[in-house]
Amino acid sequence: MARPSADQKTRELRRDALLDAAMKLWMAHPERIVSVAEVAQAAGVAKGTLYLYFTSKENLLLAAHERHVAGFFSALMARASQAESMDVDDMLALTRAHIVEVPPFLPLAMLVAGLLHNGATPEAAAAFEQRMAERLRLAGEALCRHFPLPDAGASVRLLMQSYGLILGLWQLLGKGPCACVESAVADLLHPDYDTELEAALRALWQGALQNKDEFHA
Amino acid sequence: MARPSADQKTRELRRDALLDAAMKLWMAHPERIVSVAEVAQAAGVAKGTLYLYFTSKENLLLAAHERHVAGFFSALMARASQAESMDVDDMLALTRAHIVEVPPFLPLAMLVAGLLHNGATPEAAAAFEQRMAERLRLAGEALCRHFPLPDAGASVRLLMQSYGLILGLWQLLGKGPCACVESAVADLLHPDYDTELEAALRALWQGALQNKDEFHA
Amino acid sequence: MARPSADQKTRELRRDALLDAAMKLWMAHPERIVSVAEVAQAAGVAKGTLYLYFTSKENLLLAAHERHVAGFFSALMARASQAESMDVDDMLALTRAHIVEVPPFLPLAMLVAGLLHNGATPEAAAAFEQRMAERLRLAGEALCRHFPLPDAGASVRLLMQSYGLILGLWQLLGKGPCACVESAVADLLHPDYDTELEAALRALWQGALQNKDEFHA
Amino acid sequence: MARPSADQKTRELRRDALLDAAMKLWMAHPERIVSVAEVAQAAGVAKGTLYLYFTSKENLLLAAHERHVAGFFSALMARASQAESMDVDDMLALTRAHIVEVPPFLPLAMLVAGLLHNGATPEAAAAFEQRMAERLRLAGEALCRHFPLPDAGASVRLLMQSYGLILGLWQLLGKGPCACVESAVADLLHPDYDTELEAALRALWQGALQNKDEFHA
DNA sequence: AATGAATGAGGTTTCATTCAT
DNA sequence: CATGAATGAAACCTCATTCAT
Repeated sequence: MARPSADQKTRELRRDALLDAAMKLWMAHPERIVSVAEVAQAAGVAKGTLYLYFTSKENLLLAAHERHVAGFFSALMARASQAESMDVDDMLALTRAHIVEVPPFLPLAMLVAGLLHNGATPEAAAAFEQRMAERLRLAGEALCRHFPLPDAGASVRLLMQSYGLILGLWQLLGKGPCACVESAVADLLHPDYDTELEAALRALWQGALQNKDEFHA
Repeated sequence: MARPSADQKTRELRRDALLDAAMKLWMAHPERIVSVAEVAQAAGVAKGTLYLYFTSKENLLLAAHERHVAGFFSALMARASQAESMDVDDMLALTRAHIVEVPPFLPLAMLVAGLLHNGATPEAAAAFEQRMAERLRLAGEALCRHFPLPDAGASVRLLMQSYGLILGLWQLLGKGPCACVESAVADLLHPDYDTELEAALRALWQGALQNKDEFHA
Repeated sequence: MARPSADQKTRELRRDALLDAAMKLWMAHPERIVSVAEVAQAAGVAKGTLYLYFTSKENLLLAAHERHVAGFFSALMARASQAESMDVDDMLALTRAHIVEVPPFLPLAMLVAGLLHNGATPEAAAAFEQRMAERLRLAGEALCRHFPLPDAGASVRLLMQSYGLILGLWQLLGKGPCACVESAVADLLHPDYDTELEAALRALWQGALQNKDEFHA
Repeated sequence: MARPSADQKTRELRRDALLDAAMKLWMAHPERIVSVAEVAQAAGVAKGTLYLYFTSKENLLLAAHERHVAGFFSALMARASQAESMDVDDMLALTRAHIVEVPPFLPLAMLVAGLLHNGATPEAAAAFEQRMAERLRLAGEALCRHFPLPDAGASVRLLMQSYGLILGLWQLLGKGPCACVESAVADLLHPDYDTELEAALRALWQGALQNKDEFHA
């Protein structure tokens, strides 16, 4: 009976090892959707074992994605709970450190959005969304205390719009110098994702902070 | 060879029929990725025939996506070429009519982004991006004449940010009343995609038009 | 009514063009079995046209093979009809010039043997074998007059055994320096097809000519 | 991992069952190239299981062919290792028992030669040829001790020529009474494969044994 | 006679998941 | 708990052949 914590820990470790392996493989071959065989092998366990930790491949990917999201929110809450006041640059720094610079974050976010609502068990999906909503709510409340926004709802909305921009621009500009906006347009805009995203987020937040009245409408 | 327009027209029609069938099936079962067999059957042609029109399943999906995009840009250009001046509401209306209210548009856009860069022929992908860049450039120039933006580059950037928002918010709020933002947060924000997107886009455009100087920085 | 010969000639030319194209492609990609589409295109006709000349792909290949065989026998008969007497070296020279040095001859012979007895129409196959038998018979009679063999049957038998050797050794040693007989055995025998075949044929014929009495038993 | 011989044995059995099934089907329908689906079903396993044992259909066929070859060589070595001296009749008997009378041997040998060098993995093909060379070498050495041949190389060469004859004549005369050598030639030679082959092999070996000096040249 | 778009059966291979050990 | 061999449903794509023009 003293063991449960040990076992519990082992379980946790192995779960993480599986998620790590999945992310590593995903990055090694962004073009393919990782296969459970590869993930299990890379994590050093048997294929069947994976199913003791995740009920399906999709749920595994969902869990990996949630770990990313949790990392961002946890950093956000940590920063917000400090006394020192926050500004837009702080938000940008957090975004950069915990989203943009976590390579598998955005590709995986796309995959989860695009393909997940099929294979993921409805319960797993619902639980995930439940937790996301709670995170958003808490973050909204925390940010309220740092930014002159009308209410927590405005914070939440701003967070969502930010995330939308982060995701949407990544789809357009992600993966490098982007042949996507070639030649003719190349000199019309910042051609790389990081720069463009920063400009967009800054505009979004400044707009929201300036026009707080209309914004709520 | 000299066969005039009849054959050309037939070809075009059948190509469209295939794309239509693919979209119809995609909507009927958003959870699955359509199979070529289904598409062909739904279009009333043999499986092999599909491969006379599209070199791979992925290229078929890419073509379907491009048709959507082309529809939006074509409407945008049509409107922009009218003498009557445009405002933000016009942009919102165009977005609604040619993106938000075309059901398969956004899910397909996600799929194309998330899964396509593997199976699509590199040439097809490059050609697609080439055409996208050209469309963006033309649209940027056209919008310049209607909105007080510093230059065509600002237009292009605004379009991209808008598209980013459209896409990113759809991932968060898409598909209905959204269990995603349940209970606790539900009353903190507009819970449906359309409303939230409209608010966000309006804020983005107003911000851009007001702060045109900083925006360019 | 003066045209039939013209038409006949055109037909013949096109038929040959198809066979030529098939052989050319076969040599260009010995690994693949040529497809009718490629053959037709290479011959500059439409796919359907090919079927006006050959009732099936297999019959096309059979015809190509027969052309090779006919080439050899025709050279053999030409030489045999000369007054000048023949010896084993003459046979070797003929073999070299009209079989070994006609690149597609032996690979095609293998294919025809291995795969043809399915797709080729029974009638075509039977007709082919009929003509082969006749060629053999004539050749046997002709060789009788040059070599001191007991009878035409011995000639025919010797021809068949020779052909067997040519074919069988090609399967073992064909296509170059042959990794097949590597290292350890490499120095035990002539490692290339040409040399080995010549030695074997020479031994076979000399044996047959020396032991003509036993040979017939 | 430590699982002793039970699993190993099971694996071996199943592998053999698959090869057996393939040969059985091949004989049942010599006209078609067996499909993996059929083979798997006939062996009583799932299609996917087959791919746990053979990496491709071609490698399966190659393995089946190698089993035949191994059978012949193993019998040859067994006989050669006996004290009792061997003569040509012994060789003929071995050939008959382990090649000619193993129905799928020769057709499969043709197929392997004709079609295999495409689909078979290069590594599998190379390994096969490596093993073949080793078998030839050992057999050559063994035969040296029974037949008055100049050296092991002469043995190897004689084996290859024999195999060439076996294969080549089979292509000409195989599959029954042979419509191939009809009517006119029918009475000129032994019309069936077995007889003709025996005569040819006997002549080949007798020639080699008599003319050992020239033969090596 | 010539065409080539359409056909569609058929083939190989992958891979998420299960379950006996 | 862990294993990994077995499963078997799909999926994609090819290509010999036909036939309306």
